[in-house]
Amino acid sequence: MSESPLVSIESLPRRIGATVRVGGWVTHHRAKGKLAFLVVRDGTGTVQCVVSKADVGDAAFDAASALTIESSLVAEGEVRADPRSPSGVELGVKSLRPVGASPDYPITPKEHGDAFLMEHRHLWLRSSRQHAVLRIRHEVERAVMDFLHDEGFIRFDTPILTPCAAEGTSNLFATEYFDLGKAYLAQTGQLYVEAGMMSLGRVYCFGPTFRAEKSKTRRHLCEFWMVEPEAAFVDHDGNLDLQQRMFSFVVERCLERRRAELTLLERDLAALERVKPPFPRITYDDALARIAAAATEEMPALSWGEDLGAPHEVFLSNQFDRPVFVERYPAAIKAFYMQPDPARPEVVLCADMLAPGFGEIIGGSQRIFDEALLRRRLEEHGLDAGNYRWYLDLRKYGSVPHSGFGMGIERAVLWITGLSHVREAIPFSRTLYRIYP
RNA sequence: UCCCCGGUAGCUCAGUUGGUUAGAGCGGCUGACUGUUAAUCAGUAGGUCGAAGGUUCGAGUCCUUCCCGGGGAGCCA
Repeated sequence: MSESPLVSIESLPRRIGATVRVGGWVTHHRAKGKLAFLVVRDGTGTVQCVVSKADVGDAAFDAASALTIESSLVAEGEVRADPRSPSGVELGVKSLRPVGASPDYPITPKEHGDAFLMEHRHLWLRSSRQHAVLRIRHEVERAVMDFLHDEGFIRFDTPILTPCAAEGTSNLFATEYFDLGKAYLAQTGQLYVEAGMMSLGRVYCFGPTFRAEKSKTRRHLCEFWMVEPEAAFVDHDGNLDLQQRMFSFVVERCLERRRAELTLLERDLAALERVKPPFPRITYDDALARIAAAATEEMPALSWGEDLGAPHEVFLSNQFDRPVFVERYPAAIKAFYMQPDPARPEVVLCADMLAPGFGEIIGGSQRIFDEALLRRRLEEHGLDAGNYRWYLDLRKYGSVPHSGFGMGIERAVLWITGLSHVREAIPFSRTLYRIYP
């Protein structure tokens, strides 16, 4: 049985009548007296393998009947068309070789609680829903990189170990760095990507970022993946245009290539099909007015200068049928590096992209051009300019107008798949009270 | 850090006003069955009721403290 190569289950509908070998794991197991049904997954798809005692003999039939959930096997048989099969085919087994046993597999076809499933995340990954989510995550990541590549962006990998806080001193994971004191896990690659932009024009980083926030919500992870493009000679309007085209491209790609997975997850495809530019834009001031008009106890009205909370973002995002930009926030509640609006210096040229029913997926801004203003902002934010010498150099030597943004991969995957929690959008999530497995 | 909810069989849960020997479904195991789709049927094993202390004739149930988990807020992507 070791001579002919294995074929993918995905390819079986094109091989009706052929005798093939497949290898994989048993996902469902139904044995009758002289007939056994084994549903086998190989990563590309699933197929029902039909084992008949008359065809394979007593010993092989008993071995097949004894296979438990998630045991692995190699099966050889004939691909048969069958109208009862979801894929249209099944495998009439001629011989079968168990590979790895699977006694007491803890995850059953019945319901389980979140805590139990997260405790068994390494096994939960094998279930059909997780399988679909991870394939969509892959498609999102690949689509992002394809889009940016086609737009002339160079991938620019930024450091994960950094010497100081990029945006603030709290919320950082610290570690010892030889004799040089503390190092911190990056909570953004943005400042470094600005240096890359000055060299390559259009760059992006794509990697894990770390936030030691004590957040316990369905939107937060302590370790998450973010893509952060940065482009020279792009202003605020150009920045928003890039964002809406990128997100639309990603969603369209998922609809095109992962429709089966989205359907399995019961995602409302019409909501995804509406994701096309241009996205509506409202200002922070507009947002406050809309909130005031609909204020409730859970979503209190805000006075100018207060930041939007999660309930406000959900409310605003639900006012539109596609993602919406909320732009021009007060400078005081935003990061130090954001460019003031020349027409109104108390607000900055930034925007958050809120996805319907969810909230922020992208945050971005035009960056400060002028070295003196940047230095002043560092002081106002209580940051030590000495730690930012290299960042100030970027303005000292050939500063250009530039903009960038960060998109959270898990949040994008969550919204596209319709999941309820970001921890399912990454293979192994890192949350406040769980680091196992 | 704050607020809310939960912890009973491997899993998901029920357990009345405090009352005798703690229950169900699923899963496991044994057996039957040649077309099953979460197969069905019969039988069977399986419990430190999160922990400690307290009240009581009597605690899964009431009280106190602690531990663990879930959701939300703040903060953020």
